[in-house]
Amino acid sequence: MAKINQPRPTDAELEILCVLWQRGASTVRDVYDSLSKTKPVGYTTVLKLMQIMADKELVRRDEQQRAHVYSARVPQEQTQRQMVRDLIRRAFDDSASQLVMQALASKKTSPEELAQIRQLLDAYDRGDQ
Amino acid sequence: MAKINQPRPTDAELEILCVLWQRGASTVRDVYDSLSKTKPVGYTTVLKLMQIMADKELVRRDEQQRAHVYSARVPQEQTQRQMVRDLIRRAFDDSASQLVMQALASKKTSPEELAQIRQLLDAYDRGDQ
DNA sequence: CGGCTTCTACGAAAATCTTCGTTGACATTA
DNA sequence: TAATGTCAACGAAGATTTTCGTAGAAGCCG
Repeated sequence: MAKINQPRPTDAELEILCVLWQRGASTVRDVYDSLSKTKPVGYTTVLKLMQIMADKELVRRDEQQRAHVYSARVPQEQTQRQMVRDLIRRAFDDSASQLVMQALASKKTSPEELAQIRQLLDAYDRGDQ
Repeated sequence: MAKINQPRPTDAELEILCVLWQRGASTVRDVYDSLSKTKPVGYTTVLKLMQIMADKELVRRDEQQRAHVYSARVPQEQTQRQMVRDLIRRAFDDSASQLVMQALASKKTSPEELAQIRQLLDAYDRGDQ
């Protein structure tokens, strides 16, 4: 059942997407192994989630091999953009700068990161987006 | 039933919190009126949500009057920080600068907002956080 | 082949979130 | 006071998300 529109991924779905982005195309076993390093989770739970994600077209599934191979359908950056835009709209009055302000306040940001953000702004100002 | 730990508010809860932050202490009727300006919603739906939020201690409830008066228990900025922190952790590899990058890319940011963000960085660099 | 392992499929339970109808208490006013 | 309207309480249904048990197909090894 194909879905036209992408609602944001659920928490569990996002965890799986992160693994797929990091590892590239993977089997359920791969994802399960990766996830269970950091938290207890059942193999069939991961399998079911990935099947649902295939239905939702969050992931692509290659059924050539017995162990199907899954990959994220959209790149990490696109999903990140979608999620941050959604958060800005829902919780920040649609103001990106308010979000940036709280992002900086929310966690100790390293000087490296600050420099990186500044570069971003410079690039943005120069118009070479 | 008091809850010790604050999970992030659900979508519907956040909408209500936004009204409370904007209006200050309000009755269910106030919140209902405000919300129904932008989308169809039932009065008892809003009531039920706010009762649940009182249970979760997301809001405070003053029962002095017949029409109970609700107010957000934590300020908007704190919730925003918590939510953006959560998003950075779950979707951005714990990197604030990655989030800022996608925030800037996700929507046309006005020159005013860009200037504001720059000021934030300057203030942050000067250490007067 | 026959037993063991690994895989997908299926269904359903459990948990959480969202919506709303109904009821009875309380208030307003005619 | 009786009619009318507003309110909180409650319960339940529906939707979504998360979890996992069981079954059967497919591969592996003696």
